[in-house]
Amino acid sequence: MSVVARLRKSISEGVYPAGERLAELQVANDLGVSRTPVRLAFRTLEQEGLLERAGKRGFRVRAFTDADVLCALEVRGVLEGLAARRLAEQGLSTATLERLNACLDEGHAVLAKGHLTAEDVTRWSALNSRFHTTILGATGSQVIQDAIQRNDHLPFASADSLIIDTERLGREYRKLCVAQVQHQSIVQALAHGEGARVELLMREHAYIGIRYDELLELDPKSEPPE
Amino acid sequence: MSVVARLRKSISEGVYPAGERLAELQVANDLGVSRTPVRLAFRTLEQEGLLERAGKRGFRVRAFTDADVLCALEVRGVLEGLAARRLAEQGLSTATLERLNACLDEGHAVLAKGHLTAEDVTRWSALNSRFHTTILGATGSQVIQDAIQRNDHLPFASADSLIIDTERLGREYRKLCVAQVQHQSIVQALAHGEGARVELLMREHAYIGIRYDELLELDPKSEPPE
DNA sequence: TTTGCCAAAATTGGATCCAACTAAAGCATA
DNA sequence: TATGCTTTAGTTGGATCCAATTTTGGCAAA
Repeated sequence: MSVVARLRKSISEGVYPAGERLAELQVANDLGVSRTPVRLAFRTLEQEGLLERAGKRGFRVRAFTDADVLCALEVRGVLEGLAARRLAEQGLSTATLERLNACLDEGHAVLAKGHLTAEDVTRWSALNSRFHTTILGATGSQVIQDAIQRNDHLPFASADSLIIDTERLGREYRKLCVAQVQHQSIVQALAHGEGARVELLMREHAYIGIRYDELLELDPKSEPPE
Repeated sequence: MSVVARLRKSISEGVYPAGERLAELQVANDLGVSRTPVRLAFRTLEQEGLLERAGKRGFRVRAFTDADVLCALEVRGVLEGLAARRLAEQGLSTATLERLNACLDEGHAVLAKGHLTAEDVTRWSALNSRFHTTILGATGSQVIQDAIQRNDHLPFASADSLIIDTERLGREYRKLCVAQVQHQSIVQALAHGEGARVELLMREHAYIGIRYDELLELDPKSEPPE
């Protein structure tokens, strides 16, 4: 695992708390390497937005507010919406359509039995990732993908960061049902070349990560943690 | 001037042609520094999208197609559109509105005499930059600004990269007149809290950089290079 | 007791050094 | 002559070294 990846992990796990200034030597010792790879990694992480310059010298861990997280989600929404619209306008290959339909089928299979298991969450995460990757990959230009990937390093901005609360699998099940319908609508719009529609659907779909929780809670008291 | 900035310049000027593999030592000698700052700069430039990894070792200058350039422009459009919509929805301060109106006034002054000079181009570039910076700055969250700034390093994606063709100041004058009206519409929409409208206006405004040229050419033969 | 200045320690940026890996060139053999 | 192997030159990744700057801590004076 590269120094950059390990540092990303440490930051997201709170080993280095938000706002903390990172000393090159300290981090180098923590990771068991010399300063050189750490210095290189700091530059990468700075561009990714996880670190920020601390005055004239050094870096600190970037702190994210709730507003920032929502913003990162909206950025993903508009970028993925742009990608989907372009794909709809340029037309998609049958191979792409088949891959997307395969994702829909598997999603249907995951949700068919009416409730969620831990294994289902893993399967969904994989198919969801495949779904989004397929659309982004089919748009051709690398530029949009790059912009999204850079944004994905921010917390909760990635399309993968969906399920967290395993205490409330009931609510999460309903959430995935909504996500499944959204995926279906997106494929329908893509297949018919409906650029404007697919863009709006994709933008709304981005909100599934954090803004649907409060909508899908049947009743706080009727569903005790399982 | 930092190593990163000098390298950016060299790449955009074609000193290192697209697709060329960059040797650390070679670049270090060219810039008169040691390998260390060059290696650090390579990581930054990679994240900015100007360099890409060449296999397992080293980097090469990224090549951009016309489609990539258009894509980068659209990315700017949707991101700046998002920023403007958020600003409209959250409401803008009187100070912000005043700054924007000052930009409009200066734009009006620049275009009042009915034609362009070299000095006018500089003035427009400055006020245009101020206009866009003001809107982005007023939205609050740094996340969108970061996404835009990263995208701006790609060729022609920046809001500043407007005027190039000093051979055709007539056409460029008409282009700036359109840009001025777009700026005015954007401020109007912002002032009235019209989020959806300002987003669409901003997205269209992004195209002014390259897609309006063919629209504003009165007649290729009627306007010889001045 | 508080404030300001000076010195010392820590830390970063840049340069050099070493080892590992890649690629190219040359030689030998079929 | 062509192909394949070996050796060698080059380049990158990582470690260490040096200088410069910043920050911290202590001491003195008001």
